[in-house]
Amino acid sequence: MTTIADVARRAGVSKVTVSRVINDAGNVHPATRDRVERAIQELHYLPSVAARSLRNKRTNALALIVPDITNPFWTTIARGVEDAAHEWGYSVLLCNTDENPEKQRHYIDVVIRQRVDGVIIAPYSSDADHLKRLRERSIPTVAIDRRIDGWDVDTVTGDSFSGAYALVRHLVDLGHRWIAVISGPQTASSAQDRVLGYLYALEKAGIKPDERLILRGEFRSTDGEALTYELLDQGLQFTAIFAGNNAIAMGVLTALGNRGLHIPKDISLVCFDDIPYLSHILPFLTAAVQPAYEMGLQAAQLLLGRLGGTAQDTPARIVLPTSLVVRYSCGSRGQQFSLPLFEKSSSEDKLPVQTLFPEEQHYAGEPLAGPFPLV
Amino acid sequence: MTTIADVARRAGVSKVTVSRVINDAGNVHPATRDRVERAIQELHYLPSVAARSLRNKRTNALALIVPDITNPFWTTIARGVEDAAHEWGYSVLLCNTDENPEKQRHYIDVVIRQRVDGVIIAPYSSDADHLKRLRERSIPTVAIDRRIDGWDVDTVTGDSFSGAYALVRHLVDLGHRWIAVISGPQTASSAQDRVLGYLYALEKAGIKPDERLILRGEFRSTDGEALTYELLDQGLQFTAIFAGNNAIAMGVLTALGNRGLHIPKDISLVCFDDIPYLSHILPFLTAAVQPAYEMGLQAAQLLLGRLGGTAQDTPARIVLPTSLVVRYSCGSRGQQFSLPLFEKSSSEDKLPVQTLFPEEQHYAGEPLAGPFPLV
DNA sequence: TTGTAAGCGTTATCAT
DNA sequence: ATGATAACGCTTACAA
Repeated sequence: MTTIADVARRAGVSKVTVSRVINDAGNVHPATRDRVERAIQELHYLPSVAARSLRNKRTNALALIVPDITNPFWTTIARGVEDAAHEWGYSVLLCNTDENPEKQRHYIDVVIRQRVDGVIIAPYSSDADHLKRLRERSIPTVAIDRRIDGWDVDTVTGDSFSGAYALVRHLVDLGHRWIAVISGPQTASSAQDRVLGYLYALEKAGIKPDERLILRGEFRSTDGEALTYELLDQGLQFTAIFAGNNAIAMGVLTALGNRGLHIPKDISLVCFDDIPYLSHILPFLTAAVQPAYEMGLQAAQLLLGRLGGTAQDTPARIVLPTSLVVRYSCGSRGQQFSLPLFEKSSSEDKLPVQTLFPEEQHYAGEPLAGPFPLV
Repeated sequence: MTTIADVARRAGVSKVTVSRVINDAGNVHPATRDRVERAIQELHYLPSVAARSLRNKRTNALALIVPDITNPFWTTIARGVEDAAHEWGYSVLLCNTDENPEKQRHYIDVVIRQRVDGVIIAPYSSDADHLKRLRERSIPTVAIDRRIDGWDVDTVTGDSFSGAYALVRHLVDLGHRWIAVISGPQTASSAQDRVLGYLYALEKAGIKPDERLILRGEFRSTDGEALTYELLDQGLQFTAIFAGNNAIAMGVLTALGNRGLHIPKDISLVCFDDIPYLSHILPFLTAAVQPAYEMGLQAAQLLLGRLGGTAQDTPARIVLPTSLVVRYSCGSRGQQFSLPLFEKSSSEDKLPVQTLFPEEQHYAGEPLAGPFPLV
């Protein structure tokens, strides 16, 4: 592998001069610069980031630690992070924890070994101790999608509470009274917030929550499927399911399909996070959609700002608005409209969600009577 | 940041001894080892990969360069690569070229600067010159999904030809005679192979290909959508579309939906690569499914084998079998079955595809008459 | 404008 | 079994 010394020799200068040219540091005679640049071209020289960062104490790299690289929500976030990072000349180390706390530990160690300049992580609070290793080393960190218990770190999340509230209120407005929720783990703040939003919507509707209808698993389709079977097998009465994220919704779909239940004829389903192209192929699934790309972008910008020397003032708590995307069918075609939800902290009822139902939607005028007697 | 010197000081030994403990190099007194390990624990010491790889001339890192991290096909491959790499103690640098040759150049430079030990790339042959920089530096490389023109490098692909043949034969068997194809760019061997498989299937069926029905774009949903509009607007007659990959298929879906065309009533669609959960939500879309996870796994194992010192014998050309997943609906439920396709190089007709059609499928007994007169 | 020397954190080599 | 020394490729500080 060619090194800076090879280039120096070829150009007939010292290594420092080559370094000056590479880093555009000035104090280089134009003629010298030309010779060096030609040598670099001829040798296809590219500097070693290892050597450079060893010396510089900066790697110009960020880490993004997410639970599931297979999930479009996370890949969209990754794109946002990547774009911002690229803009600033940083590269991104993408780590996939597989919704597995042990892998989270592993990758936290990895990014420390890599000496990345900053970390964006969707944390499991179940291992907050290990998370704090980032703080020990004062590695700038941004939590994305989920807060970290006991660590007041920069945080970028979607508005899970409002989104969940809106989804459940949507169901209530349709006439549903028995609504099950399959949310994520207690250790993810987003999953908690979604259950809280669910409970709040029931409360506002004067519906007494039934504990047996509140289930929690991992944010995985397998868990969504298994928990749906549990719900069905218990002989409980319910007419709608609120899936805590898109992966869980997929599992619910699988389970319902296997039991021969049809959406929305037999049962209604709403979920958090979008599924790309869903509107074209399953036009009944109303979703609370977070601005994933924006979340990634803002998390990265926040982090890069810190790195760029912004005074270490108070931690930011960015909550981006979630939208309620209502889907219904009109004749044979799917329709949808999107309602942005704003958190209005001043009012007591802090969620002025406006749920509009156009005349055309398939269930207009005939809200489900419920409960639908399940096998 | 704590260094090996800090650990050495705390344990009362030299840096070399600490290094020996870390690398389990032997020749360390058990008592000394204990002291060192305790010091490491207490200081939460983790060695710097930059320093280590500078010295070792090995980074224990692979790069995976793929076109679209948003596409489940590629993320599944990434999972395969990651799992194999993890097994061998390697980390993976994931690079997303966005189906953009310029970004490919960029990332090839990046991975050279990073001095990764090996590269797995889904290449654009349009920039073969730049690809060869990897060869210049003898960086072990595996091409995945696509071959590289003029470079006989290790290659792992799915069987695009057979898959395309099977899909089109499937359509022909259903009675279609006017079949359009929207494939990927000329610079991707997979896209070419799929067109070849398409042509071969038509030839076997005695159908004369119509050039106007053969379209090429990027492997992107936007291109799939735009090209579908082109097809529709030209007033051509066709009853089926073969989408060159899943992203293109999504674009086709969007376009057909916007024009009020229904699948499979108005027009049939088949595509390459699967779309997760599709069977549950769009049970009409027959697909040629490549074993993506296996492809990633095998590519990584091949690469890691080379790194592990396997003699640099002749380049491998691994072609993994593609399956035809036939989807149809039975009553209100979606059904599917999967047919593995084997390339039998000995026979003249090297594709003994058996297309079975169970009685229950919705189109059995009533193959589409075609052509369907499009607006 | 250019060059020399030192050091970043680690490990291979060669002592002891 | 342990340690001193040098070197990996690069950039900063200082000198010329």
